[in-house]
Amino acid sequence: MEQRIDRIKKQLHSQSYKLTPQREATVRVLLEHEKDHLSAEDVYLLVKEKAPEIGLATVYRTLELLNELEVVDKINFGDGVSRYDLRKEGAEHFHHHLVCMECGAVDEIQEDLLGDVEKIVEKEWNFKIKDHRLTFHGICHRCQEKPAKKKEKVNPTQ
Amino acid sequence: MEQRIDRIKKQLHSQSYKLTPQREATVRVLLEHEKDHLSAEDVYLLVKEKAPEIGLATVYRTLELLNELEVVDKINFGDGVSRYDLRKEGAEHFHHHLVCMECGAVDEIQEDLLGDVEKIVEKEWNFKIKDHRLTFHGICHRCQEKPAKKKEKVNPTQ
DNA sequence: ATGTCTGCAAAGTGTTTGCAAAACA
DNA sequence: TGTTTTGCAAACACTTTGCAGACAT
Repeated sequence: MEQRIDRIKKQLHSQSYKLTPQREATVRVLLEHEKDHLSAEDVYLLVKEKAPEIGLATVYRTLELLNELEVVDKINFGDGVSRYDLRKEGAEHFHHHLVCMECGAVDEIQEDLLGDVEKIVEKEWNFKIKDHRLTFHGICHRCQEKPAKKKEKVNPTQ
Repeated sequence: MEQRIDRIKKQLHSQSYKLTPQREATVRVLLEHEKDHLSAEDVYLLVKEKAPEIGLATVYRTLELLNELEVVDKINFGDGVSRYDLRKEGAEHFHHHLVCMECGAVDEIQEDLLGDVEKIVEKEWNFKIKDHRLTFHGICHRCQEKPAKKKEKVNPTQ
């Protein structure tokens, strides 16, 4: 935890940004919720618990900054909100997501399953791949077990 | 063209919706711009050329309806706008996209490259896949040929 | 007549920006 | 001191909604 903060601090400094208390609080929230896919508002509310004086705009600006530094990835599951996902250190490929259409849960797949596909795309389409986004929409293992109850359909809207 | 309109008409009727002139004009615009990835506003402006009295809200409502009927797919490349992509008839899998970070062009891959990957995900993660979204961000073949000139970086922001 | 659909304007939502004050180097 | 960062409020961009009138069956 502290080491990761430290590394992010250095990364900021290397571009002459500062790790202000507000930014640190934001980063901490992200670290403590690595598994969730928080929206800016979510982050704001969580940061506010520790540092009530922070403003929403600051959170947005911090998240934007972290996105530029590639500390976080900004993702969008099509529900109209941007979510922010901490990059695994050293991960050169963005991980994949499983979005449950029943309960809305978002699980992550850390393994890179696209190696072969990317080779094909680079060769056949002559496209130099820098990054990818892969999301599956379907029913998660938890909901498959549950006896199907009345469900509000969640559209794979994105 | 006329056949496709006709089929969409039947699909609407089967759910007791009507293919009103406004809806038809909207569908025609989509058919005429199948390769583009139009935003609601884009569609609105194009429809307006033929049917100037149409309202933006109607276009939104029509696109929403077409999305529910799975005539179009609503997609989001992370630039804050929803785009609408006509489904290929009979295509059960959503096609993939190549987004160029240099010129912003969006190309499509119709082939389904994810068959094997989906098998793995269904088995290993016990996730019942209904749909997927796969987008590659990188440099398109056109920009690779161009002598690299001053480029505005387009973030894989989504 | 009954219900669907439309256009307009207003409201909503998530995000960004302008600015003066505060913090920092 | 000069630069960066912050909080607030206002501005923004895209999308949705309420409603009265138009249309269709």
